Amino acid sequence: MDEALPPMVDAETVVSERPRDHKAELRLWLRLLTCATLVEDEVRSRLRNRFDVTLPRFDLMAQLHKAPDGLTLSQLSSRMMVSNGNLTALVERLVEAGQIERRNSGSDRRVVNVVLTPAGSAAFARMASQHEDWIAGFFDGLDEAEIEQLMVLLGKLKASTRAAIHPTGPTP
Amino acid sequence: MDEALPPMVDAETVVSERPRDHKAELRLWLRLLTCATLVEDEVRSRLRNRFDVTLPRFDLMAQLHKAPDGLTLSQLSSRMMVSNGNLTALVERLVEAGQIERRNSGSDRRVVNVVLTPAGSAAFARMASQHEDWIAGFFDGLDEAEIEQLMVLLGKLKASTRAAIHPTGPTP
DNA sequence: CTGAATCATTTTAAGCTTAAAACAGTTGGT
DNA sequence: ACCAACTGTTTTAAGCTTAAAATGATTCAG
Repeated sequence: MDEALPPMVDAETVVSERPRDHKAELRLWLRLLTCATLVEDEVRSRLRNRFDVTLPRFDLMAQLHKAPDGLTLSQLSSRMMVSNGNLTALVERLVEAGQIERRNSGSDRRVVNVVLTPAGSAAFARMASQHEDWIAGFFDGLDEAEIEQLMVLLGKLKASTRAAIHPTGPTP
Repeated sequence: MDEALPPMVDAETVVSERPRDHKAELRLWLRLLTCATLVEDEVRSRLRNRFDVTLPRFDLMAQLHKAPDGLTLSQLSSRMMVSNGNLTALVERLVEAGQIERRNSGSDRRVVNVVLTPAGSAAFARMASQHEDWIAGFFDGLDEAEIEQLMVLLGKLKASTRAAIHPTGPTP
């Protein structure tokens, strides 16, 4: 059918005049998701098999490790990008396991602070070192420059996505 | 202790002699995960609010859309990268909703084939078009060249990760 | 000081997810 | 034909996840 079009319009123009499809972006998104899933699933599996710990628990402990003075549940849910209600049970299980400790805030009785116990801190240090090596292994096919390029491009994507999600209305 | 070392060794050398840390890879992984989570959570939320459908259901329908002749449960679980047992309930709910149909394979009585119903196909087409626009919106801050670069770099990462996960032992 | 709005957390209901075990059907070697 | 190994699916138990509603605590304008 397209062969019958007058040859005045070249392929370039046809493309630019279409309502515009976004197949390239879609394929890129699927590839990004594939990479994330591959790595995440393998990390989950290794954490379970070698340390008998789940990925969400590891993530929570990682956040506490980065914040030695502890975090509130709200801070945790925001940094882990999970819902608030999620944390109640997760924290409960880690407390039972002796890895973390709940502390009531002195000033605000609504607030619950959470801190790693010494045992939790030691357990996390052991796991984190392995974890870092695993990640390095997954990225082994990329050289330093490529890692840097990816870092920059994903930085742009992060900003672009945030902008699309939280549109700043025109300030009148 | 290290301060007692003779000053023959400069910082550069010290770095290269360390067991090697992999902070750059780790930070890149966290950034990649952040991007994936940002996009995925927003897509999940829009699918729920605008089409009253969950992301896993959308994903399953997308796979069936790409395979008009239908897929077995094993094919689905492998393409969606989720566990086998996961699909049983997911398929059941979509069948109840009239979006898909189960068909027993003629040749192998173990196999269950799944196909979109006409209603499911129409519903998916409606959603997919919006979905594609949402994704394009998230990538709006990147130009064509950057999208292409990301595609290439993530292709490398995918290959590298697969290699790390399924090591091909030395063939003796 | 009081009540409305806000905030931090918990609860609830539904659904998703996995790993591992169980089941059922098929295949290949003898 | 037989049985062992394998394959495709389902079941089970435990845990994760979300959205939405509920609870309890704080803040602040009036």
